[in-house]
Amino acid sequence: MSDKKPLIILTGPTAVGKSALSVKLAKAIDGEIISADSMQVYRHMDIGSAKITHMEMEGIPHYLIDILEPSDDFNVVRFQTLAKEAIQHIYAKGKIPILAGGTGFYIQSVLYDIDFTETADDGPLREQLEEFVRKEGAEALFERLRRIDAKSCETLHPHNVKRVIRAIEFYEKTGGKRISEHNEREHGKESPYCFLYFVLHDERATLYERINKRVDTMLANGLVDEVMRLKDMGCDKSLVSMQGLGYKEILEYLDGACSLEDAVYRIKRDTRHFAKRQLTWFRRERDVTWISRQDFKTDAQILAHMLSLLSEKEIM
RNA sequence: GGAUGGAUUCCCGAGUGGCCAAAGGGGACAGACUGUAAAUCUGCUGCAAAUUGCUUCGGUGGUUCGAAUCCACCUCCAUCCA
Repeated sequence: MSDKKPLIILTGPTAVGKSALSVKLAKAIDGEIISADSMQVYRHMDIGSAKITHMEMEGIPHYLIDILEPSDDFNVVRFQTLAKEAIQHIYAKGKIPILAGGTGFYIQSVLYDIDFTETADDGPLREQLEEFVRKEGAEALFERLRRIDAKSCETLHPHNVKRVIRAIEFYEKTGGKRISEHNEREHGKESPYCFLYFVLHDERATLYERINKRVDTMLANGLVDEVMRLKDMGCDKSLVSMQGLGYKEILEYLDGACSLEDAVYRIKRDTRHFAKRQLTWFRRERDVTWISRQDFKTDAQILAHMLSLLSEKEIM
């Protein structure tokens, strides 16, 4: 028996059916759920984020859902802090935390307790760098990075401006430390938890079909109205929350930039792309337990399988 | 029945005698990712025994050293005239 505390992760690409399964799992093992989702944290964003409803929670406590206003910023660090608090809270109740959601990066930040504290808040520096890119171009920015952190330049692509900015920012904010070195150090970290990392997946064609259908359902359920309300609240594309799939596209439609048909087409396509990226992420994660939907007839069978793996690992 | 325009690789679409396996875009597929991650970025896309060979640009035949590009006929589509 490990002296590490237990942590269960249940993830997978969007629309595989994580939420329903996570509730079943929580009920089976007396666990509580922490959402690892970058969009469900926001209030007033229910339809487009496919947020679990109060009914669907079936009495299982859920953390990190509906805790922010759409105008609030959210990022990994904030997620990590809140998730860790939630985990402690759940332990204190003598229950098992289940991290459920599709944001791989967020999961990683908690699972391996990645250190983000070295850098302070964003400040005028980021704007300065963004301005520099606008004037001098991405390549010039990349050259600036090369002068202070050549190693980062080996892995970063010059066009990936956000990352290049972050790398420079890191150097400046930490008084000369290189993000490439930081990354290397954090990379091999061992998890402080006794965990099982489930990745639920399905055949690509099936998954894509589910995605397409789910988008249609969102529309039928009033996605356009939801976005209209957000727009009335003053939300615009500059917000982190409005970068969510389904929101940015409908916003464009409401602004008259495209037809509804076109917006819907793009939501579906981009959601499929997103699912693919999630899969790529999970494939790269170590110590992952893949659960293939095709191998089981029902969620109950999947649950039974998960439970047996959990007891094998003495998590419960 | 007549006139004109068109048919290009999964899709859209450029190419009008060699530098064309064929621009560009989309999709598909693959990958990166350590403070915006539902974001951001990259690669790849005819086949193969793969620094070369083979098949491909509606069909068939022809001109030419050489054709997706020129000619003839045919098929289909679009518009117009009857």
